[in-house]
Amino acid sequence: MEEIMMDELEIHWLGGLEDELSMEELLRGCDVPTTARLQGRSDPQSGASHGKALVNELASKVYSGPTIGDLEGALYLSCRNGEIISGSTALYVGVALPQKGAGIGNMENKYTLRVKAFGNGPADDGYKWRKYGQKSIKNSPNPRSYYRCTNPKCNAKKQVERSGEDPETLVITYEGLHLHYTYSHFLLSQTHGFSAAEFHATKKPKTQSTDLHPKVPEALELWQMVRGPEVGEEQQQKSFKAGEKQQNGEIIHTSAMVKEGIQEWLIIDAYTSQGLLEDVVPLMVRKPCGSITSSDEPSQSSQPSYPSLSSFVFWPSTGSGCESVT
DNA sequence: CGAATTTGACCTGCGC
DNA sequence: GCGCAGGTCAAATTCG
Repeated sequence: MEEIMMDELEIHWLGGLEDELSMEELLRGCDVPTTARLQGRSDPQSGASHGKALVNELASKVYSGPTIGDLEGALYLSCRNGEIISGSTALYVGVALPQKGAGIGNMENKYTLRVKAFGNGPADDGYKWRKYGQKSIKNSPNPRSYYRCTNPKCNAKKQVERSGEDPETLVITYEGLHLHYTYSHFLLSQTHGFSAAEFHATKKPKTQSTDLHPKVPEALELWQMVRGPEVGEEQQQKSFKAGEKQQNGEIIHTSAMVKEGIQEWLIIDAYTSQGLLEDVVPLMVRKPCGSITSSDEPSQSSQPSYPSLSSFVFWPSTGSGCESVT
Protein backbone atom coordinates (compact mmCIF):
# COMPACT_ATOMS: atom_id res chain seq x y z
CA MET A 1 0.00 0.00 0.00
CA GLU A 2 0.90 3.60 0.02
CA GLU A 3 4.00 4.94 1.57
CA ILE A 4 3.34 7.96 3.66
CA MET A 5 5.18 11.08 2.76
CA MET A 6 6.52 12.74 5.84
CA ASP A 7 6.47 16.24 4.49
CA GLU A 8 2.91 15.91 3.34
CA LEU A 9 1.94 14.45 6.64
CA GLU A 10 3.38 17.25 8.64
CA ILE A 11 1.94 19.93 6.45
CA HIS A 12 -1.45 18.37 6.54
CA TRP A 13 -1.50 17.94 10.26
CA LEU A 14 -0.45 21.46 10.93
CA GLY A 15 -2.71 22.85 8.30
CA GLY A 16 -5.66 20.99 9.66
CA LEU A 17 -5.38 22.36 13.13
CA GLU A 18 -7.52 25.33 13.79
CA ASP A 19 -5.82 28.36 15.24
CA GLU A 20 -2.53 26.71 14.51
CA LEU A 21 -2.67 24.67 17.65
CA SER A 22 0.64 23.27 18.51
CA MET A 23 1.06 19.61 19.12
CA GLU A 24 1.97 20.49 22.64
CA GLU A 25 -1.35 22.19 23.22
CA LEU A 26 -3.24 19.26 21.87
CA LEU A 27 -1.36 16.88 24.01
CA ARG A 28 -1.83 19.06 27.02
CA GLY A 29 -5.55 18.53 26.67
CA CYS A 30 -5.00 14.98 27.79
CA ASP A 31 -3.58 15.80 31.19
CA VAL A 32 -0.49 13.87 30.49
CA PRO A 33 2.86 15.26 31.48
CA THR A 34 4.95 16.50 28.65
CA THR A 35 7.70 14.19 29.67
CA ALA A 36 5.34 11.36 29.06
CA ARG A 37 4.96 12.35 25.49
CA LEU A 38 8.45 13.28 24.60
CA GLN A 39 10.71 10.37 24.50
CA GLY A 40 14.28 10.10 23.42
CA ARG A 41 14.86 13.82 23.30
CA SER A 42 17.44 15.10 25.69
CA ASP A 43 17.58 18.69 24.56
CA PRO A 44 14.03 19.95 24.48
CA GLN A 45 13.46 23.06 22.53
CA SER A 46 10.99 25.70 23.48
CA GLY A 47 8.17 27.70 21.99
CA ALA A 48 6.61 27.19 18.61
CA SER A 49 9.71 25.62 17.18
CA HIS A 50 9.50 23.03 19.85
CA GLY A 51 5.99 22.12 18.84
CA LYS A 52 6.99 21.84 15.26
CA ALA A 53 10.01 19.82 16.16
CA LEU A 54 7.76 17.54 18.08
CA VAL A 55 5.50 17.11 15.11
CA ASN A 56 8.52 16.35 13.02
CA GLU A 57 9.72 13.84 15.49
CA LEU A 58 6.42 12.09 15.92
CA ALA A 59 5.62 12.09 12.27
CA SER A 60 8.99 10.80 11.27
CA LYS A 61 9.02 8.13 13.90
CA VAL A 62 5.48 6.96 13.70
CA TYR A 63 4.98 6.96 10.02
CA SER A 64 8.36 5.82 8.99
CA GLY A 65 7.18 2.29 9.40
CA PRO A 66 3.63 1.08 9.70
CA THR A 67 1.41 1.60 6.78
CA ILE A 68 -2.18 0.56 6.77
CA GLY A 69 -1.23 -2.09 4.33
CA ASP A 70 1.30 -3.49 6.72
CA LEU A 71 -1.21 -3.58 9.50
CA GLU A 72 -3.95 -4.91 7.34
CA GLY A 73 -1.77 -7.71 6.22
CA ALA A 74 -0.69 -8.49 9.71
CA LEU A 75 -4.22 -8.41 11.00
CA TYR A 76 -5.44 -10.69 8.32
CA LEU A 77 -2.61 -12.97 9.17
CA SER A 78 -3.66 -13.01 12.79
CA CYS A 79 -7.36 -13.29 12.16
CA ARG A 80 -7.31 -15.88 9.48
CA ASN A 81 -5.42 -18.32 11.54
CA GLY A 82 -8.69 -18.62 13.35
CA GLU A 83 -7.58 -18.09 16.88
CA ILE A 84 -8.65 -14.62 17.75
CA ILE A 85 -12.37 -14.64 17.44
CA SER A 86 -13.41 -16.39 20.58
CA GLY A 87 -14.87 -13.97 23.05
CA SER A 88 -14.64 -11.03 20.78
CA THR A 89 -17.50 -8.90 19.64
CA ALA A 90 -15.94 -7.35 16.64
CA LEU A 91 -14.00 -8.79 13.83
CA TYR A 92 -11.83 -6.67 11.69
CA VAL A 93 -12.98 -6.95 8.14
CA GLY A 94 -11.05 -4.43 6.16
CA VAL A 95 -9.65 -1.00 5.73
CA ALA A 96 -10.49 1.10 2.76
CA LEU A 97 -8.61 4.15 1.76
CA PRO A 98 -9.47 6.63 -0.89
CA GLN A 99 -8.04 5.55 -4.18
CA LYS A 100 -6.86 8.96 -5.05
CA GLY A 101 -3.39 9.92 -4.04
CA ALA A 102 -0.59 8.00 -2.44
CA GLY A 103 0.21 9.84 0.72
CA ILE A 104 -1.78 10.56 3.78
CA GLY A 105 -1.73 14.18 2.88
CA ASN A 106 -3.77 13.44 -0.18
CA MET A 107 -6.48 11.51 1.48
CA GLU A 108 -7.70 14.05 3.98
CA ASN A 109 -6.88 11.73 6.86
CA LYS A 110 -10.00 9.83 6.04
CA TYR A 111 -10.40 6.11 5.87
CA THR A 112 -13.11 3.56 6.25
CA LEU A 113 -13.24 0.41 8.27
CA ARG A 114 -15.67 -2.39 7.89
CA VAL A 115 -16.12 -4.14 11.18
CA LYS A 116 -18.08 -7.27 11.74
CA ALA A 117 -20.16 -6.78 14.87
CA PHE A 118 -21.46 -9.78 16.68
CA GLY A 119 -24.66 -8.76 18.37
CA ASN A 120 -23.39 -6.37 20.94
CA GLY A 121 -21.63 -4.06 18.60
CA PRO A 122 -17.99 -3.36 18.05
CA ALA A 123 -15.32 -3.14 20.64
CA ASP A 124 -14.27 0.19 21.99
CA ASP A 125 -11.63 1.72 19.79
CA GLY A 126 -9.76 3.37 22.63
CA TYR A 127 -11.04 6.86 22.13
CA LYS A 128 -13.91 8.64 23.74
CA TRP A 129 -16.51 9.85 21.30
CA ARG A 130 -19.52 12.09 21.61
CA LYS A 131 -22.40 11.67 19.24
CA TYR A 132 -23.45 14.93 17.66
CA GLY A 133 -25.83 13.87 14.97
CA GLN A 134 -27.65 11.14 13.18
CA LYS A 135 -28.93 11.24 9.66
CA SER A 136 -30.90 8.97 7.43
CA ILE A 137 -29.00 8.30 4.25
CA LYS A 138 -30.63 7.95 0.92
CA ASN A 139 -30.80 4.39 -0.39
CA SER A 140 -29.66 3.11 2.95
CA PRO A 141 -32.03 1.46 5.42
CA ASN A 142 -29.83 2.38 8.33
CA PRO A 143 -29.15 5.85 9.67
CA ARG A 144 -25.63 7.19 9.87
CA SER A 145 -24.38 8.41 13.21
CA TYR A 146 -21.83 11.18 13.59
CA TYR A 147 -19.31 11.20 16.39
CA ARG A 148 -16.66 13.67 17.46
CA CYS A 149 -13.72 13.08 19.73
CA THR A 150 -14.49 14.44 23.18
CA ASN A 151 -11.08 16.04 23.46
CA PRO A 152 -11.93 19.70 22.87
CA LYS A 153 -8.77 20.33 20.89
CA CYS A 154 -9.01 17.23 18.78
CA ASN A 155 -10.92 17.44 15.54
CA ALA A 156 -11.14 13.72 14.91
CA LYS A 157 -14.54 12.51 13.81
CA LYS A 158 -16.10 9.30 12.79
CA GLN A 159 -19.24 8.22 11.05
CA VAL A 160 -20.86 4.90 11.82
CA GLU A 161 -23.52 3.13 9.88
CA ARG A 162 -24.60 -0.42 9.43
CA SER A 163 -23.95 -1.91 6.08
CA GLY A 164 -27.05 -2.27 3.98
CA GLU A 165 -25.73 -5.51 2.58
CA ASP A 166 -24.85 -7.03 5.90
CA PRO A 167 -26.51 -5.53 8.98
CA GLU A 168 -23.89 -7.14 11.15
CA THR A 169 -21.20 -5.14 9.47
CA LEU A 170 -20.54 -1.63 10.67
CA VAL A 171 -19.01 0.82 8.26
CA ILE A 172 -16.93 3.24 10.26
CA THR A 173 -15.39 6.21 8.54
CA TYR A 174 -12.69 7.99 10.49
CA GLU A 175 -11.79 11.53 9.61
CA GLY A 176 -9.01 13.60 11.05
CA LEU A 177 -6.26 12.62 13.38
CA HIS A 178 -6.15 12.24 17.12
CA LEU A 179 -3.16 14.11 18.40
CA HIS A 180 -3.36 12.85 21.91
CA TYR A 181 -3.22 9.74 23.98
CA THR A 182 -5.82 7.05 24.01
CA TYR A 183 -7.57 6.40 27.24
CA SER A 184 -6.26 2.91 27.33
CA HIS A 185 -2.84 4.40 27.69
CA PHE A 186 -3.85 6.21 30.82
CA LEU A 187 -5.26 3.06 32.28
CA LEU A 188 -2.05 1.35 31.54
CA SER A 189 -0.42 3.55 34.10
CA GLN A 190 -3.33 3.72 36.46
CA THR A 191 -3.78 0.00 36.64
CA HIS A 192 -0.25 -0.28 37.82
CA GLY A 193 -1.07 1.68 40.89
CA PHE A 194 0.29 5.06 40.04
CA SER A 195 -0.55 8.02 37.92
CA ALA A 196 0.96 8.74 34.57
CA ALA A 197 3.13 11.38 36.15
CA GLU A 198 4.28 9.02 38.82
CA PHE A 199 4.83 6.36 36.26
CA HIS A 200 7.23 8.49 34.34
CA ALA A 201 8.83 9.78 37.48
CA THR A 202 9.80 6.23 38.30
CA LYS A 203 11.61 5.82 35.05
CA LYS A 204 15.28 5.39 35.14
CA PRO A 205 17.32 8.08 33.48
CA LYS A 206 17.29 7.51 29.81
CA THR A 207 20.56 6.41 28.42
CA GLN A 208 21.00 7.71 24.95
CA SER A 209 22.54 4.54 23.74
CA THR A 210 23.84 4.83 20.26
CA ASP A 211 23.12 1.26 19.36
CA LEU A 212 19.54 1.17 20.53
CA HIS A 213 16.57 2.66 18.90
CA PRO A 214 15.41 5.70 20.91
CA LYS A 215 12.18 3.91 21.71
CA VAL A 216 13.81 0.78 23.00
CA PRO A 217 14.16 1.92 26.61
CA GLU A 218 10.49 2.68 26.76
CA ALA A 219 9.62 -0.59 25.11
CA LEU A 220 11.84 -2.36 27.57
CA GLU A 221 9.97 -0.80 30.42
CA LEU A 222 6.70 -1.92 28.95
CA TRP A 223 8.16 -5.33 28.51
CA GLN A 224 9.19 -5.40 32.12
CA MET A 225 5.75 -4.32 33.22
CA VAL A 226 4.29 -7.17 31.24
CA ARG A 227 6.72 -9.87 32.12
CA GLY A 228 7.77 -8.80 35.56
CA PRO A 229 11.24 -8.74 37.01
CA GLU A 230 12.14 -12.26 36.02
CA VAL A 231 13.14 -11.09 32.59
CA GLY A 232 16.54 -9.59 32.85
CA GLU A 233 17.25 -6.27 31.29
CA GLU A 234 20.36 -7.55 29.63
CA GLN A 235 18.43 -10.31 27.96
CA GLN A 236 15.77 -7.88 26.91
CA GLN A 237 18.27 -5.56 25.37
CA LYS A 238 19.84 -8.41 23.50
CA SER A 239 16.47 -9.26 22.10
CA PHE A 240 15.81 -5.74 21.02
CA LYS A 241 19.22 -5.34 19.57
CA ALA A 242 18.72 -8.51 17.60
CA GLY A 243 15.44 -7.21 16.35
CA GLU A 244 17.05 -3.99 15.43
CA LYS A 245 19.71 -5.73 13.46
CA GLN A 246 17.12 -7.74 11.66
CA GLN A 247 15.50 -4.58 10.62
CA ASN A 248 18.78 -3.16 9.43
CA GLY A 249 18.67 -0.27 11.83
CA GLU A 250 15.02 0.42 11.22
CA ILE A 251 13.01 -1.23 13.94
CA ILE A 252 9.65 -0.02 12.89
CA HIS A 253 8.59 -2.17 10.03
CA THR A 254 5.20 -3.37 10.99
CA SER A 255 4.38 -6.41 8.91
CA ALA A 256 7.51 -8.06 10.16
CA MET A 257 7.01 -6.73 13.64
CA VAL A 258 3.61 -8.22 14.20
CA LYS A 259 4.81 -11.56 13.00
CA GLU A 260 7.80 -11.38 15.26
CA GLY A 261 5.63 -11.09 18.36
CA ILE A 262 5.97 -9.40 21.65
CA GLN A 263 9.16 -7.47 21.15
CA GLU A 264 7.88 -5.79 18.08
CA TRP A 265 4.49 -5.30 19.60
CA LEU A 266 6.03 -3.46 22.48
CA ILE A 267 7.71 -1.13 20.10
CA ILE A 268 4.43 -0.62 18.32
CA ASP A 269 2.87 0.21 21.64
CA ALA A 270 5.59 2.65 22.43
CA TYR A 271 4.57 4.46 19.31
CA THR A 272 0.86 4.07 19.65
CA SER A 273 1.13 5.49 23.12
CA GLN A 274 1.82 8.69 21.33
CA GLY A 275 -1.71 8.50 20.01
CA LEU A 276 -0.67 8.59 16.41
CA LEU A 277 -0.62 5.15 14.99
CA GLU A 278 -4.04 4.69 16.44
CA ASP A 279 -5.25 7.34 14.13
CA VAL A 280 -4.39 5.14 11.26
CA VAL A 281 -5.64 1.93 12.76
CA PRO A 282 -7.71 2.30 15.90
CA LEU A 283 -7.28 0.16 18.92
CA MET A 284 -10.24 -1.96 17.98
CA VAL A 285 -8.52 -2.92 14.78
CA ARG A 286 -5.09 -3.32 16.21
CA LYS A 287 -6.63 -5.39 18.93
CA PRO A 288 -9.29 -7.43 17.20
CA CYS A 289 -9.91 -9.56 20.26
CA GLY A 290 -10.59 -6.51 22.35
CA SER A 291 -13.10 -5.70 24.96
CA ILE A 292 -16.76 -6.45 24.80
CA THR A 293 -19.16 -3.61 24.74
CA SER A 294 -22.79 -3.93 25.52
CA SER A 295 -24.72 -1.42 23.51
CA ASP A 296 -26.34 -2.03 20.21
CA GLU A 297 -25.13 1.30 19.04
CA PRO A 298 -21.54 1.77 18.03
CA SER A 299 -20.63 4.40 20.53
CA GLN A 300 -20.68 3.99 24.23
CA SER A 301 -19.22 7.35 24.84
CA SER A 302 -21.15 7.97 27.98
CA GLN A 303 -19.92 4.75 29.43
CA PRO A 304 -16.86 3.85 27.49
CA SER A 305 -15.56 0.41 28.15
CA TYR A 306 -11.95 0.99 28.76
CA PRO A 307 -10.49 -2.39 29.10
CA SER A 308 -7.94 -2.59 31.77
CA LEU A 309 -4.57 -3.09 30.22
CA SER A 310 -6.26 -3.12 26.90
CA SER A 311 -3.04 -2.19 25.24
CA PHE A 312 -1.40 -5.28 26.53
CA VAL A 313 -2.73 -7.50 23.88
CA PHE A 314 -0.48 -8.81 21.23
CA TRP A 315 -0.56 -11.23 18.44
CA PRO A 316 1.84 -14.08 18.71
CA SER A 317 3.78 -14.96 15.66
CA THR A 318 2.37 -18.43 15.48
CA GLY A 319 -0.48 -20.40 16.85
CA SER A 320 -2.54 -19.26 19.71
CA GLY A 321 -3.77 -15.90 18.52
CA CYS A 322 -4.51 -12.95 20.73
CA GLU A 323 -3.43 -13.07 24.25
CA SER A 324 -4.15 -10.66 27.00
CA VAL A 325 -1.22 -10.09 29.27
CA THR A 326 -2.50 -9.00 32.60
C1' DC B 1 -27.56 18.30 38.35
C1' DG B 2 -24.12 17.73 34.95
C1' DA B 3 -23.09 15.17 30.98
C1' DA B 4 -24.46 12.59 27.02
C1' DT B 5 -27.87 11.58 23.52
C1' DT B 6 -31.65 12.61 20.50
C1' DT B 7 -33.64 14.91 16.81
C1' DG B 8 -35.51 18.62 14.05
C1' DA B 9 -33.65 22.72 11.99
C1' DC B 10 -30.20 24.80 9.58
C1' DC B 11 -26.05 25.07 6.62
C1' DT B 12 -23.25 23.76 2.70
C1' DG B 13 -21.85 21.65 -1.51
C1' DC B 14 -23.10 19.80 -5.79
C1' DG B 15 -25.65 18.65 -9.94
C1' DC B 16 -29.04 20.19 -13.05
C1' DG C 1 -31.36 29.65 -8.86
C1' DC C 2 -33.37 25.45 -7.19
C1' DG C 3 -33.63 21.12 -5.10
C1' DC C 4 -31.45 17.36 -3.00
C1' DA C 5 -28.43 15.02 0.10
C1' DG C 6 -25.01 14.98 3.52
C1' DG C 7 -23.14 17.19 7.54
C1' DT C 8 -23.55 20.09 11.71
C1' DC C 9 -25.84 22.75 15.31
C1' DA C 10 -28.31 23.27 19.36
C1' DA C 11 -32.43 22.91 22.26
C1' DA C 12 -34.87 19.32 24.41
C1' DT C 13 -34.67 15.11 26.55
C1' DT C 14 -32.64 11.27 28.93
C1' DC C 15 -29.46 9.16 31.91
C1' DG C 16 -26.43 8.19 35.81
